[in-house]
Amino acid sequence: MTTERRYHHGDLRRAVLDAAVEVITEHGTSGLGLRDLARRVGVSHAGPVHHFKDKAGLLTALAAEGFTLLADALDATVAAGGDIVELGVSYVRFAVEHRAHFEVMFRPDLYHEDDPALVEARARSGAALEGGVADQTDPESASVAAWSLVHGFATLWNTGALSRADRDPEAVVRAIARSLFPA
Amino acid sequence: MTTERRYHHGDLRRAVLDAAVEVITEHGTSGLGLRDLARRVGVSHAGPVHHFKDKAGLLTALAAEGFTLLADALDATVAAGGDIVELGVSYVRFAVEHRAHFEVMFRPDLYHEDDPALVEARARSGAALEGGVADQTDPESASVAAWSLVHGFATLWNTGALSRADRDPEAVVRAIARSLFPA
DNA sequence: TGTACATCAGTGAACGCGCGTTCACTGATGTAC
DNA sequence: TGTACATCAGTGAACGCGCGTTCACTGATGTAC
Repeated sequence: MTTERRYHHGDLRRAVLDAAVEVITEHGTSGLGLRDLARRVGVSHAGPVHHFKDKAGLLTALAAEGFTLLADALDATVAAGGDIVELGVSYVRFAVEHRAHFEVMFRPDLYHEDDPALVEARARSGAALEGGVADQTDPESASVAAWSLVHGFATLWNTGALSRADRDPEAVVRAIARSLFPA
Repeated sequence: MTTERRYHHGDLRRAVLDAAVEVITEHGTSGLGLRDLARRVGVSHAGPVHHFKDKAGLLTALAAEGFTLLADALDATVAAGGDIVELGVSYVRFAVEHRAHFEVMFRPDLYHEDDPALVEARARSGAALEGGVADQTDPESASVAAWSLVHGFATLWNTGALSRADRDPEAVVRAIARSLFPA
């Protein structure tokens, strides 16, 4: 565990993002601070600023990364022939596995909503969702219904509102979605 | 607009809660502070402490109030003979009309989760939800399904993720819920 | 292979701020007799 | 009806803290010739 501190960090940007994910996963977004992250990463407190401009900039980057990861996951599910139910399962899996990203993505008060990279990434996820429900009879309202269902499930699960009682979230949501969207 | 400042405020507790709702509705929970609320209410900065003990105490009170209001709304719907769909509509109406309460209720990292008043109020809403789905064939998974659906819809709506395009949220969610839970 | 130079990445000192919390206090209120 | 006293509600000064942001800087890196 050599904490050798070279001048150039190597990949400070990545390291700060990772640290942010860790902090948010453990303590939520409330206590998040640039100085604290710098400390965790072993860099001067002004280091992160160089990469993200400001605190909201960091969260913008995190949200954008989240939307990209989500879009990737959804695209992969669709490409593998997954139907609307599996698309939903994929959404929930993302939310549970990337709790910090997911939380930030839907707290637009925390970041720069008009950042181009963010806007593009968000559009990508939106498109992936739309694409995945295109085969439904009423795609438009099916997408709102499915999105609401899985988003609500994921949120409730992540906040601990649903009793997790020895069950796997993906299995639970799959069963529910299957009953609402019969094949 | 006489800001006469008597020593005894009258109902400082209520005033602080109302101010908190206003701030959260406008700026989210991030910027909320006890001192700022005291300022808004026209009272010394230590005034609110007297009623809520600390910042988390204030948010605990707000969350408890939210759960109580929600339980009242759900109970009323059930009492009026509303089915699972109308129960969901009622949930969404609450979330949209009491955005600030709703937001805090599901951010348990912000308050004292073991506060007795809070625990009781939350249990009341839970019971109201359960009661409203008791007539379903599989009440347990129906409740998770319905809760997820309306919670997700409300959250997405409130964060502005759903295009609100000239439609009334209650009507939208009613249509969706009706198609997933046919009468 | 060596050198000059531009660019990039991180430093550390300094700024000012608003915050939460504690504390001994005093003004106001209500109750008992 | 009046007075004494306990209780409650809000005050204001003080504490120490961590934060975000700005700034001129220097160390490290890479590229051109």
